[in-house]
Amino acid sequence: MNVFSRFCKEEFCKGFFLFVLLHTFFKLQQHPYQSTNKMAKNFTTREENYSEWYNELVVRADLAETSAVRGCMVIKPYGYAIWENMQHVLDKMFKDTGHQNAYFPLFIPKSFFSKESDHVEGFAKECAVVTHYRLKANPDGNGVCVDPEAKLEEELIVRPTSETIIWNTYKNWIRSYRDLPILVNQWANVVRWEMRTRLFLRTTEFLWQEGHTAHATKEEAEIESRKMLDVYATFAQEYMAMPVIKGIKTPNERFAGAIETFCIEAMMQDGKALQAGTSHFLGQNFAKAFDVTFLNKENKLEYVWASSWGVSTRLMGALIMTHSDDHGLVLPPRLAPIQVAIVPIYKTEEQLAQISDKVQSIKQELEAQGVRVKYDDRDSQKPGWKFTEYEFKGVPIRIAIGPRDMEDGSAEICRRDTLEKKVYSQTEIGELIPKLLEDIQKNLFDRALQHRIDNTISVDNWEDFKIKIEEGKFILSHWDGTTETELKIKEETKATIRAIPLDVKEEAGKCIYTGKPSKYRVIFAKAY
RNA sequence: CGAGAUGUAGCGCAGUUGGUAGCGCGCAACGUUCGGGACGUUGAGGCCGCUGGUUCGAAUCCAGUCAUCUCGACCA
Repeated sequence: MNVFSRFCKEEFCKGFFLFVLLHTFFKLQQHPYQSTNKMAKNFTTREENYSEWYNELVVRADLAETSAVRGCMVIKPYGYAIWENMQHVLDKMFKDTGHQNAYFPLFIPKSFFSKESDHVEGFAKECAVVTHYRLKANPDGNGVCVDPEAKLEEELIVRPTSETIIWNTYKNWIRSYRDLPILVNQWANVVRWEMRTRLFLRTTEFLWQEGHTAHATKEEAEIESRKMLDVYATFAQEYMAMPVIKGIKTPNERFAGAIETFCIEAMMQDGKALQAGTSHFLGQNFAKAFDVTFLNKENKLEYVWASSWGVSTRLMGALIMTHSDDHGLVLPPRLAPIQVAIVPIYKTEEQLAQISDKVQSIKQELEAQGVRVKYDDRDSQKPGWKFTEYEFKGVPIRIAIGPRDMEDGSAEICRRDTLEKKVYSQTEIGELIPKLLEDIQKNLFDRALQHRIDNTISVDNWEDFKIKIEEGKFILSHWDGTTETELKIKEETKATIRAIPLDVKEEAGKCIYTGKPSKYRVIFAKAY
């Protein structure tokens, strides 16, 4: 036999000691986050295949799944709960800035689209069209078919966005400057027949809010669109813990029908950019297209000034791609449906009863402070299973309480962002948790910001530019200001100008591509 | 819409020259377990994407079609 077994036979005690050491070492090697966690072990494709990792995460964290309907998705209860939290916060922010909610029709007559030429051009290629209003039994007796006799005189378009129908309605609402401003928001679903879809990021149907405002002056409309951009940026940074760059879109990337498009751009973990929200200054384009005029204070007829702004369920995708790791979703506490999950560890009914009793008082203490707590005393799953489950779902804090803790009056607390575990006294939990939640919220933001800083560089050389774009960086470079150059760069590198930052510094330089003079740097990146 | 790949159990996959449908995980029951996705025994679960063709016979061959994924074009 080998040296080891002979050693054990001859010196059993020492051998046994060694065995314990080896066993302990082996246990340590089997760190739960590595090898014993089967799911987590298989879930490490983030580096190799980011999109595969993303899709799997969305499904495994129980957020959503692809539907049998082309390019559509089913948002599952847990995913929807996060969206509801987002909605709730945003809705309050809109109301705090003087807006009201309303609702406009899903169907838009085709003719409305022909009124604003840029707008049609932008959306015509991706519209779902309703042509008939009735089905009938198939002549061959199998199922149903579209009744050809029920053809609509004018086709209806399922809204890809509501500017047209809303401006057609505003026409009837506005006569005088006294009717202005109109500050309306709508929570709705829209349909865009995209060629390629991706859960949350680009689905055929998606949920969003769209604000549509009408103003008496250009300045007021401009201020409104800037103000709402700030609202979005605040929401992204303070609630989603996602740092964003506020900027202006180039004419090429501008919303169809807008004079100026403002955006917030975020960097995902693979270095790609994601447009997380937009706000548009529409000038008088839609007012002119729909003939919306008002009498101003000087009794002169004038076209109305407009803005529109929106964020969608795409924010869910942004949230996922900003924070998640190879153990699953990581949610910022302010948006997490469950902020604290408590898992009991027990063998007997008596132990469970004892633990449950203790947990109830902890839970009440936390809930009194507004913390969203879930006590998971299901007997159908074991503790280890629950740990992994809540990790996958991104629950910010997990508390485990077992017999050992009951003896010591302690509890094990694990934070999701760092996966760090610590034992605390049960009496300090009530005070600790709210602080810890804030700490996690802050840490997530700092971490994401650091990631963006680390992956943002200034480049002045075309060869470097091509290399760095491939590496997935945000690149600050000079640009000669022409759409022509922008398109050529896109063609050669797939990089687009994500934004001209609002806080851009004047700096003389030469265009990265043409060498023509430029006044400031813009942000180039590959985008979703 | 272009190029490529894939559709077989809830999920991941195997299925040989065309001959009665398989594995792993999961699921259910029972027992032992319960401090990081436990183990054993038994069991349930299939219009082999859909339509048509070839054949005595098709998951397998052919044609069409639909869907999904990756890469383009498009886009929040």
